[in-house]
Amino acid sequence: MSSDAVFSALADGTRRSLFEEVSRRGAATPTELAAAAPVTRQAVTKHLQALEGAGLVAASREGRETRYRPTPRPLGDAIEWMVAVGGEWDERLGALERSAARRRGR
Amino acid sequence: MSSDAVFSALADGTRRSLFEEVSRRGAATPTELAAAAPVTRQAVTKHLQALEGAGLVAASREGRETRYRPTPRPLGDAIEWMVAVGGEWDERLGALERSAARRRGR
DNA sequence: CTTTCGTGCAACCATTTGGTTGCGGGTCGT
DNA sequence: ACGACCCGCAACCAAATGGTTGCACGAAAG
Repeated sequence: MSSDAVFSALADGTRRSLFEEVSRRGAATPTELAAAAPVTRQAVTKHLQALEGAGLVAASREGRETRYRPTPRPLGDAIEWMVAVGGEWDERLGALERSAARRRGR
Repeated sequence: MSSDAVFSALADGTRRSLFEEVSRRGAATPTELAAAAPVTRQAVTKHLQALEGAGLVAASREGRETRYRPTPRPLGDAIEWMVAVGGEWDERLGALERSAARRRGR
């Protein structure tokens, strides 16, 4: 199970911002991202490699630049884990949950 | 938004196991959990405090023991963030969010 | 061919983190 | 009252982490 890599990758704020930015643009290079980030290009590269290790982005070399694209499947796995754990909780406290979670609208 | 604390809390494998165990039991004390964990009671306590800081569990002192119960509401927030980032280009995440929301609401 | 641009790699540094041991204090049973 | 139990705090340690600078290499532009 690589949910460890996914949650670890998402644990850092800078890395989440980077992931958001890649997702927003659809694809981006380290240098592009570094221009809009408060850290150096090398730091951005490290973060992208961490995200790649978690399977959240994929790199493809195009000429002299490296293009990163989002590959969000691990997000689904992480969500499934959360729902599974929340499910355990529901089994124990289902009745209590109905009264407590009412504040969450919709 | 303290999604930073939530993802950080979930980044550690031991901590995830602890959170799973608390959710499974409905409530547990540090000593109970330490008996089934590969680390000392003090380490378990630290992890529980991290989970508490992320709002994933709540502590209540009962006599000479401290009882921790799961409060997984932050999981919903984390799921919402993931869907917001990845939902645009992956419709499968949208489906997961709908099923997760059904579990929470209503 | 020479220059410039985008990368990756390596060394290095400060801080955080997960873990331990030791100790003192409140709470329960006898 | 006394001993056993559960707990939190503090000090300490090794390893991981996020960040930097410097450099060398391949690709594109002049």
